[in-house]
Amino acid sequence: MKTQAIGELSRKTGVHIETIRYYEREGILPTPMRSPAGRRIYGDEDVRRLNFIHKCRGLGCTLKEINSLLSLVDSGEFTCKEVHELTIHHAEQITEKIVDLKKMEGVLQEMAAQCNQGNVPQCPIIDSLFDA
Amino acid sequence: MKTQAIGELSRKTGVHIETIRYYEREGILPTPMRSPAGRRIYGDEDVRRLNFIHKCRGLGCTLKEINSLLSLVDSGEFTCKEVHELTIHHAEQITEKIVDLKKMEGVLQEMAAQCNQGNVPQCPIIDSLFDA
DNA sequence: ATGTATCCTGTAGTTACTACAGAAGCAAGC
DNA sequence: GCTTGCTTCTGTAGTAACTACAGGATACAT
Repeated sequence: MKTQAIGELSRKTGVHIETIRYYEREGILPTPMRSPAGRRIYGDEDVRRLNFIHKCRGLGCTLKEINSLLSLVDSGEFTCKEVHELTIHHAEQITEKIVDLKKMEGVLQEMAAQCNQGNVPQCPIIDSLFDA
Repeated sequence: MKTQAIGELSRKTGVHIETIRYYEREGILPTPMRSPAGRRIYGDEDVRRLNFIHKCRGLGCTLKEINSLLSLVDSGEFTCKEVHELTIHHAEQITEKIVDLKKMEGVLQEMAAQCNQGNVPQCPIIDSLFDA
């Protein structure tokens, strides 16, 4: 069970085959070895790396951010402190996004509350959206 | 001050010129009249409509959603109740997004808390991301 | 007449994928 | 040995909502 084709890598990590090939094109996954017939062959290290990428994506990191992080890790020239800073920075960005979304939520709920839900085409929601 | 060129419409609404032309291509803004030299001419109704679009975008609506809403309004065949339902539905989607982001925030903060911030390349954040 | 601000069309780039089309390989059953 | 069906291959185009040019025409002030 040392090597595997792209399908098994996909099943193990939950990342679509086409996404794996896309990551390869983008240079986030290394170009794998090929079988005599030209099929991609992956090892356990690829599983680990792809899991890492998948988790980071799930945490809202962009591929660019993941690439920086992986370059750092690949070079071995990173400190726990640096990673901590990156993590905190990312967490702050997410917090900002939450604040924005909560504002939207509030506005929408307020608009909905002012609506009489009548059966006529007169709606304070529409009116408020058209006003400058 | 009845009509205006695209630049003034842009200034009044805060929507980029190129975005206005994009909205036209997408059929969200009607194709405007043209001056003899072929320049777009807009009226007050366009200002109102673009403001509407801009506000909806600011509330996180997709162009598709906005288009549906505008078609409804254009046809005059909408009721306050329908708009209320759309609004509530959209608000719920935003609430879901907030929940997801809060989860992410929590995970990131937890990871950061476990970090000793040392100057060596041994970091629980990186480790936890590589684990399956 | 000249400068500069505005406008035009058309195309390509962005992000992170997803969805084919058309060809080839691989494994199993008959 | 052949067929069937699954997997994989490359390459291209589509998605959302813009943004950023290139290269040319027009409008207006001096």
